Order: sequence, then C-alpha cells, then structure tokens
Amino acid sequence: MSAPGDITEVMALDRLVHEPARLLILAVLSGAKLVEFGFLEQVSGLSKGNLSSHMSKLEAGGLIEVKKSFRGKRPLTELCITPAGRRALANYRRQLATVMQGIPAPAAPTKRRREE
Amino acid sequence: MSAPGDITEVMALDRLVHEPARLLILAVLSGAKLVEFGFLEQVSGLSKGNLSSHMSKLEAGGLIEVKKSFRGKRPLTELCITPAGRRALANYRRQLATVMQGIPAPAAPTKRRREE
DNA sequence: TCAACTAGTTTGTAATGCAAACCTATTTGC
DNA sequence: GCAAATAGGTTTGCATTACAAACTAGTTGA
Repeated sequence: MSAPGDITEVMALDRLVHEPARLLILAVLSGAKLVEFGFLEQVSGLSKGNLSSHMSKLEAGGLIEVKKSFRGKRPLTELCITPAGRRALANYRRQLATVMQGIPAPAAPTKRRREE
Repeated sequence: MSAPGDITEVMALDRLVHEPARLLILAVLSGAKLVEFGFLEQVSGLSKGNLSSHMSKLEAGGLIEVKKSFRGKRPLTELCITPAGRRALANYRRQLATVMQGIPAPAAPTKRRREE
C-alpha cells in the first residue's frame, strides 16, 4: 500500500487525534478507566473552556464517552475512552511510526549543542 | 526535564512543523538539496494554492528558503531546507519519539477485529 | 490572433483553537 | 440570612488557519 516509511502517509493522519490537546486527552484516558474533568484540566494545563470543547469534539467523534453525575452535591464530569477511541489511537500511533521513518534522524548527534 | 515518555510533551510540539502538509514538505526537502515547486505539488497532492501558502509560512518561519528563477522562459520556484529547518525537524522528531512512548501500543494485535 | 497551458499568488470562506465571559449551584464570611 | 467567593463547567467571541477557487502573468500551439 505504501512504501516503508512513506512520508506521504502523513497526509492521512486523523486530524481529530492529531491535535496535541486531544492526543494528550486520549493518551491519558487510555491509561485509566475513568478520568475526571478537573484532573485532566490540571494534567493538560488546558483551560476549562478549551478542554470542554475538545472533549465535545472527541465525544462527537465517538472516541470518548462523557459521564455526568454528582459527587456529593457538585457536578462531576468524567471521561472514558471508547473502543473506537482506542482503535483510533492505536491507528494513529501506527501511522506516526511510519511517518517517523520518513523523517531522517540527524546524521550524527554530535556533541555540539545547537542554540536557536 | 520530562519523565520518559511524558505525554504532556505533546503540548510543546512545534505547530509550524506539526501540520501534516508542512511536515511532508520538510521531510521531502530534508532529503534533497533543492526541490521544485511542481515536484512537491505532485508528491504531496496539495493544490498549488495550498502548497504556496504553506511554503510561505515555512519561509516566514525561516525553516526553508525559496529561490525563484527561470527555466528557459518559464518561472521556476525551488525550495530548500535551511539549517534552522533541519534543526526544527530533528527536534520535532525527537519530541514525537517521546510522545509515542506515551501512547500505549495496543496490548495484543489479536486476529479478531471487533466492531462495536 | 486567440485559445490553452504553465507556474504560481491572492482572495474568500468555513473550520479551528483558544480564553474570556458567563451560568448554576454550593459553600463561606459576617 | 445574605453577599461574596468558589466549584464545575458551557457558551460566546475572536483571531488564526487550511484549503481551494479564482485570478495574474507570461508562453506555446494552431
């Protein structure tokens, strides 16, 4: 289908997953059954608003499920990744591996450290 | 600085490089001294307009250099990656490697394909 | 001459990422 | 008891973006 390390594969990356904020969310979710909104907010450093909107997009895409309930008397939003979400993440990871083969590693990680 | 495979590193990805179209351009450029606009257009599958604007952004960011000349009587635009571009690409690659460690590989790529 | 092609650039637009402002309910200070 | 602060999010507004359609400028073919 594609040559090993075919860099053009990069164009097929799932944009829903490719966005750093959402990739982070998915990665965190993939390591737990259920994650609280507030926890994600802290881990990710995203603002509530930003997190909320990324959450909605992932939910709309079927990659995560959002459960709303109450802890005591306060609202509590929890997220979990769906099977489709896991597949999307695994697939993204695969594509990323392919893409990385298409990006040349620096010839020699020489001792000189570049300043930019 | 960051734990091995720290997934929050994903938030530090260089957006100029992270965009698939531009990553593709950079990857192609990294493997040649000089690449023609038309060649990139075909390899990437990008429209001329899209390619042109990504090219401008990469140039504005100092990651590539654009040389305009003539071949016979027709205009010819050629691109080449700059040292800064190479560094940015190498750095991106490094970060990507870190990020990938934070994305769990599917436990076992079992033979059964599930649908939900 | 004029249509069609080459080689790109500019323009228009829909979608995106982001945070400020907002909303609703609870808790705390006095 | 009630104003202010806090918790837990959502909605709105905005600046940026990716993308292709339309355009520009020159060239070749008939």
